[in-house]
Amino acid sequence: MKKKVSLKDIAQKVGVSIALVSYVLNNKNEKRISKDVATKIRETAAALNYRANQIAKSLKTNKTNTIGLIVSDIANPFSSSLARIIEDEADKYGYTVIFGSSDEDAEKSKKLIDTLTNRQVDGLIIAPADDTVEQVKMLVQEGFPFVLVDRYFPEVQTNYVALDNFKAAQTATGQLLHAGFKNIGLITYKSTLHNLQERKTGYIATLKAHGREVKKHHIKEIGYHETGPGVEKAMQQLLGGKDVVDAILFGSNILALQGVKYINARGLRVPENVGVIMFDESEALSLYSPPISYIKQPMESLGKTAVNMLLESIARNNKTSQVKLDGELVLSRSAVAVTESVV
Amino acid sequence: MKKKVSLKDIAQKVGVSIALVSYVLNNKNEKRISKDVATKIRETAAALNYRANQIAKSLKTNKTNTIGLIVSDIANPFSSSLARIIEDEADKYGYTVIFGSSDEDAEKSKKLIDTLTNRQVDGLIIAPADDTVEQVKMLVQEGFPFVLVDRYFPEVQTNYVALDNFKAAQTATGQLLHAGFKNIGLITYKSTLHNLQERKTGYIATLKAHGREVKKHHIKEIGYHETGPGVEKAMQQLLGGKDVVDAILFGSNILALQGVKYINARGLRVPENVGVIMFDESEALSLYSPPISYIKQPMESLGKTAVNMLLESIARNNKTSQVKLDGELVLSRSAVAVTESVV
DNA sequence: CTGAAAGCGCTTACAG
DNA sequence: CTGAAAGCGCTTACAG
Repeated sequence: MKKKVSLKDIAQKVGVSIALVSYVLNNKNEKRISKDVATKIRETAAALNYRANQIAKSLKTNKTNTIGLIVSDIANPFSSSLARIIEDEADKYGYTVIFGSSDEDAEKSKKLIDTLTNRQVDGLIIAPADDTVEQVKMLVQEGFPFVLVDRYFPEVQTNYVALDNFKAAQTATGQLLHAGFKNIGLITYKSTLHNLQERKTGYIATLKAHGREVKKHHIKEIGYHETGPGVEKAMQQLLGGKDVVDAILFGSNILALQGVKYINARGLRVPENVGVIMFDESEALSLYSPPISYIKQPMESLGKTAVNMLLESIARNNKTSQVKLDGELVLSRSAVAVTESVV
Repeated sequence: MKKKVSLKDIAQKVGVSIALVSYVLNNKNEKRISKDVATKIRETAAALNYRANQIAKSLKTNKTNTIGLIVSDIANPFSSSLARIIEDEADKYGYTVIFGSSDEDAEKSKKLIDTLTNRQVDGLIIAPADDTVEQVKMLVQEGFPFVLVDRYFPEVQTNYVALDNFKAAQTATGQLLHAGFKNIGLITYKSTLHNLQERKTGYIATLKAHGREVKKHHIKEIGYHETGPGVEKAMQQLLGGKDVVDAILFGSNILALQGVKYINARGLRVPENVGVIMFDESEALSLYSPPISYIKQPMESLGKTAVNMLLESIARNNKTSQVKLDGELVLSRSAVAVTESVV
């Protein structure tokens, strides 16, 4: 590879000190520098195709203008669309982003936090995995700038932006009740993650508020790594047995997709046999008829808020902000009483 | 933020030189160092929770152990699943990845190459956008390590890994002919990108090889940013008019999704009214019946090969490799004569 | 208006 | 076995 041109090269060519070159190329102390030298420096910098070495700059300034992003899996549409928004927002402020996938694994998460901080990212945006509270507490203790996104730990005081999952579950469950469904089941993830818990508590609270009985056997929690067989079994139980369900709230699009596959295979129909609402949009269900109602996450705000919070936190490290955003119920026929007509 | 602990801190605490600390922490010159000091150094490093400053290390060694990845849009499933594979493969060798989305825009691409190289990435993996040949040539000229992925420019000698699009188009078109379709249309992107061109030339070559007439009005090329209306119009023309088509090869999953939407809206059926094969898998079509046949890209190999090529190129900058990988035709009822039965 | 110099946190010949 | 020193490419008080 060709040798890189440095400030020194320019300084020598122009016959001036390195300091001066640095000043003009960074537009500092402008008034104090003669126009002639300034333009000459700029010209030869351009001629030599000078590109500042960010590494050297970073070592000196202790700033890398880099954000570390830890998601569960960048290949997952939720993560990648969030990543894209974060990328664009960060770029506005001259930041680039390094990413890593934790696979919902605490150990990988730890390793990622280590590598990213070793690389001196200025801050971290993290969608924390299960069992990573300790890592987050550590970050707090070190005073390292970071913001949690999508998920957070209520017991530790940090910056975060997340969907108001409780409220969203209330909305979804409420709609199902309003539509006249009598026996609403829940299929969600088995997780200690607070955001997931709130999807459950929101569902339960709403049933109670409407004087409905909350039935344990109508709540199914599926492990991350067994969504296929897990959902199938759950569906069998919810739709088989004696105390059958007439609507299901799915805690995620992935769970819903599995559920719909089962519904198809069994030759059942939505919403005639079973009403459906899910969390998150699903490409995979985009052609399904009827369209499946869902809680739409405010991705744009989620990503932008995360970046802005982080930049504030990097700038002056004094306060923490907690933001809960409202989801939007995108209602379609899947969650409407059969006599009503929507979409 | 707490002050970071440096080699100096450890050296002082142990009462030894910085050099020595550096050596033992990097496991260099092991035999030459007394076990006692070594263990003592390691212990206090652990006690102080020392984390090497990669920036300082990089400045000295001129290596950042960072790969820059430029895709068209990280939110696009093709890009993000590739990104994930690259992430994992890079991680095996201690590399992390910084990404950026070019949006198929040459200017953004240029800007990304600049920022990433300024940040001293050791190499670049690029899915080059239209009209970026000059940028790629520049990189070649500078001797900067990089590999093109998914796309490449036949006229410039670079490392690349890509699907053999010509062959894949041959396979797809051949299957359609074999299944007995008489009038096969093509809907693809309007682009000068060689990989896209090959999807067209492979289609044309196969028709010719089978003695079929190649009809210009059966080849529709759609702009990137008008896939919705573009495909609709194309479908109208292919399925309307007098010289109607009985099968369509779609140059991408996105185009196919639009096409299938049109087919649905018109109340047509696959494959009875129109046979279909598309390039790339589609989540959005996963529930569609019948399943749509597609050319499956070898994502795993694509990503891994890209990383390995890049690392070789970084290690010794002498040769370039070109790899074309075969796609796999995942055949289902959408592209089979109505009398045959598959899936 | 301009330059010499220190220093960011490391690595690595070199000398002892 | 160990240390002093130079240097990676910058920035930035400080002195003139």
